[in-house]
Amino acid sequence: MEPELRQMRYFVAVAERRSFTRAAEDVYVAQQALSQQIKALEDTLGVRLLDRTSRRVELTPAGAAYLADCKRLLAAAGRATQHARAVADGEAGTLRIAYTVTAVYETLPALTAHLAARAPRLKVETREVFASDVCRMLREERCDLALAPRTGYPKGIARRTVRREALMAAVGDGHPSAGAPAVELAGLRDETFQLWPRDMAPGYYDAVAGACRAAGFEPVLDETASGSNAWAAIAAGRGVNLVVASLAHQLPRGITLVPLAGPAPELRLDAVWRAEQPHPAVSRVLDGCAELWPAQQAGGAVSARPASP
Amino acid sequence: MEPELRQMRYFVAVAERRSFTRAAEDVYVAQQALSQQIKALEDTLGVRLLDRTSRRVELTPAGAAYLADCKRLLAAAGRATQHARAVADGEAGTLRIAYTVTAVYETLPALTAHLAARAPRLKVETREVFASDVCRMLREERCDLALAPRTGYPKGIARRTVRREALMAAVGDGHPSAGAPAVELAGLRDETFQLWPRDMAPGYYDAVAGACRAAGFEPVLDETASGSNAWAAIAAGRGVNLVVASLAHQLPRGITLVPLAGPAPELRLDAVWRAEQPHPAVSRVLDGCAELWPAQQAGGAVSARPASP
DNA sequence: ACCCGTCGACAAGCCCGCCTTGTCGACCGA
DNA sequence: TCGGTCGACAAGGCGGGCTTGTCGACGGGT
Repeated sequence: MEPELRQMRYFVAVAERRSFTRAAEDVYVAQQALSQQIKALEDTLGVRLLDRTSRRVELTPAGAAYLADCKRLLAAAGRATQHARAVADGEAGTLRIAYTVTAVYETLPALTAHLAARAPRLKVETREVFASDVCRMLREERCDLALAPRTGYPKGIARRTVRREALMAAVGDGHPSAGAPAVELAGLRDETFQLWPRDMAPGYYDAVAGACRAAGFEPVLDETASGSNAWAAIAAGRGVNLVVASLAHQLPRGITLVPLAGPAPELRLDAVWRAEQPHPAVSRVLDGCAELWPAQQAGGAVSARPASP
Repeated sequence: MEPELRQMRYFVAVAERRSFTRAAEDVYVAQQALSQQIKALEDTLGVRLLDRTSRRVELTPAGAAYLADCKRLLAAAGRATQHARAVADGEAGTLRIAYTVTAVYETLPALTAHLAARAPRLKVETREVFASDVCRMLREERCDLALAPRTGYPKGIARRTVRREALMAAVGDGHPSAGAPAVELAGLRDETFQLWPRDMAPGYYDAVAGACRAAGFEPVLDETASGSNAWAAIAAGRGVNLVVASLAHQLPRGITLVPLAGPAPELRLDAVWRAEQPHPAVSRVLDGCAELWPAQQAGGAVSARPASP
């Protein structure tokens, strides 16, 4: 037989009160039960822990050593319980957030700062991904939550819009509209759009292409566009794009942002997670987003909340 | 109810095999018992540890955190058991040795070095005491073992001679016998002996006074003698004393040791310990002494061995 | 599409082991 | 010497853990 925590609890009680009778009151059992269990513990250890000289009881050297270990073990067991509960409540543990580049300029830093303040024991790991990888990352348990432009997901993946950002025109510094206070989107109908292919960033693609169609034209794409390559092309005067306003925080060299005239088209940023077994901290993240960006979330919620356990 | 180590063992088994059925084989119970105990564990924690999707079982984030804690706890419990056994066997733990100054020149260093080699996990704490304090130190659990010149002890204290050392004459460098190859003890009958009062060091006193009486005279004492004060007096030519040969390792300035002519009187060094609840390492110490100083111990053993537990 | 194999949960009963009550022997103080 | 206290021993009851038996669900194979 192996030692059990209950026996350790009994042993600690006896050792600290130096009495079976008094310890029995502490742990709410009869004195005889303590005698039995301590004896059983000593038998499994093969070690005498207490010297019973009728009248008083004293620790043997081995008992003193084991007592210290028992206290540590019991304390550690209690902490483990508390920690498990904290992780289940989303207050502790590790939350792995994947994000697309769109979120990096403002949304992700604001969110991580908010979480660090509200749930300091929650460790947040972040990783930049392509929007096309979000679904797989979640399914394969390689992340717990993603931030990506709004798009559709298969069953088993839930999403909720946490923030809406105005889209602006990104043009080269030498572009005719570069200095203008605003630009008509329709006026860009003849430009080449440095937009990633739809299968790499469907949400972003739909937002931009949708805005163009609403303005009455189908955007002409540069199929070679990708990442910083696209910025270089725009800076060099080869095309334009629509980007989130928060790009201003990390504006690439040679690029100018120009507001769009009229009602600005938006990009909706979604939080995305596993519908089945959501990470416990997901609901905390959603709460945090609701605080950070209130009244931006009414539209587009597919799942109001991850199911409570 | 509180979590028990048995439940943790079950949980670890299930988590590592990712299967109730397979884990059941590992821990030699039926699968249903595992389901029950894991459920009970989850109930006491108030936390779901495993996600059962019929076909496979997966850890929740809280379960993963708790699993790590459980492994640590189980390992620590095993170490605690081993450590308690080691302490009970005298291989580990702390042994507090009190010694009189007589032992410090050779006996104690040899013994601690031997123990450090034979029982490296046993921490030895040493403290110099007066022989008159040995009994009280042991009774009050302020030390576990003492090294002191042979003398009698009340019931409850056991002793065994571990070493015999030749006594030599300690004289001032300017003493007539200082250069001699040997000196007759009877020739020192008119000297003042710088010997501590009997109630401070009975064993040592009896050894020296007994040697003098065997040589045919009663030593004249300097009642003010004590510690380094005695050395200073001898160095200044005011008296002599008989000392153990190993004093040569730390010979005080101005003192010369001269062998005694004829069969040299001895000082017997005893190991002394509580007869009732001896420290488990005491028997190892006695074994060590028997190895270090064989055939010096036949005489004077009051207790052949501390009672085995 | 159907069936079968596998897996975990549910149900009921047994049995071990933990706790209880009752008692004794030992030690200590009065 | 006697009473009080403390821990160990003994016997019995009861609760809980384990077992057997069964079901529903999911997946893969034909």
